[in-house]
Amino acid sequence: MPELPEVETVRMQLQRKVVGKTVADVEVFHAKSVDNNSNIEDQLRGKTISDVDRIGKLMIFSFVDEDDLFLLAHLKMTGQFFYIDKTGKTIGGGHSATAGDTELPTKHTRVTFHFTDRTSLHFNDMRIFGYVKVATANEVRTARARFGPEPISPDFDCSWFHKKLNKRKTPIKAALLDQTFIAGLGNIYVDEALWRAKVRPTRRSDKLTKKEAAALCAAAGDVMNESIAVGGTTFQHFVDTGGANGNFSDYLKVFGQQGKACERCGKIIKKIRCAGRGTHYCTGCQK
DNA sequence: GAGAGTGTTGTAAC
DNA sequence: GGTTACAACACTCT
Repeated sequence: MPELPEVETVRMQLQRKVVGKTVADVEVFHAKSVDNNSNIEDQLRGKTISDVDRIGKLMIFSFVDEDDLFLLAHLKMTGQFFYIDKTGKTIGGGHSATAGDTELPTKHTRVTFHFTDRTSLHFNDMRIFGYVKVATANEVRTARARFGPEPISPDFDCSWFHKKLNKRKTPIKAALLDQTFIAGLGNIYVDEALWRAKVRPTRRSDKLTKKEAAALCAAAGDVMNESIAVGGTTFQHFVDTGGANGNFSDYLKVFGQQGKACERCGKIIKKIRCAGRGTHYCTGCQK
């Protein structure tokens, strides 16, 4: 479920909580979640976390005095981190309600990191698409190279963006979801950014005007920055399966709003399938 | 209770 | 090479 704003929120929380902690032990409940690495315990035991970085939706842990040892973490659709301090209090890597009321590890806990100060970090992942895996410096370089620039980066270049779009014949939605082109947008925020920019998801990328590209560029950055500011809204939707309450529904203008009236023009929001994904747009003001 | 749908992405196939 | 379709998996909703 997480997109860049959620991953960034989690990263900031982890940065505060686990940097400086030394790994005492690693418990693996599901081998696939560590990429079938059978000795992740031995590789990480005694290592002290020095930083938590991020590229796109991929988190990168580095360790003190280790140039060639990293831990990559990808949440994919359902991954979550939960940090437990000495008192057993849960500090959610997203939302405390999921595990806060339950003893960790839960049945969805795939990996637990125990630190020497008796705190711990749990990696939960219902669908087992996500992973935490040990990587070399070279693997980290390769991983970083796969990502395009992020719309929230201060030096994101809108004219470069427009030029690149001109070479693509896919629906604009597919282009925006391509992490090697621009990093960080997922299905929800793509729909939201397109609504803000008044561009239909199905429009061919190379048919966008310079003005539309600029609007989209700004919309993508805004939508993500605003979401980071409120701590990653989509987490709430996932946790609160009731769905329609909380600030989540207030925030989203089109995603999941099919059948409702567009807040900008009053026309009906439609849901279609585009780029293989559920796609929402306003039939009135998105051209 | 069966079947479709789900916010990701690497890979295989066209 | 550019694009699309699908698989990986477990759960919820219809």
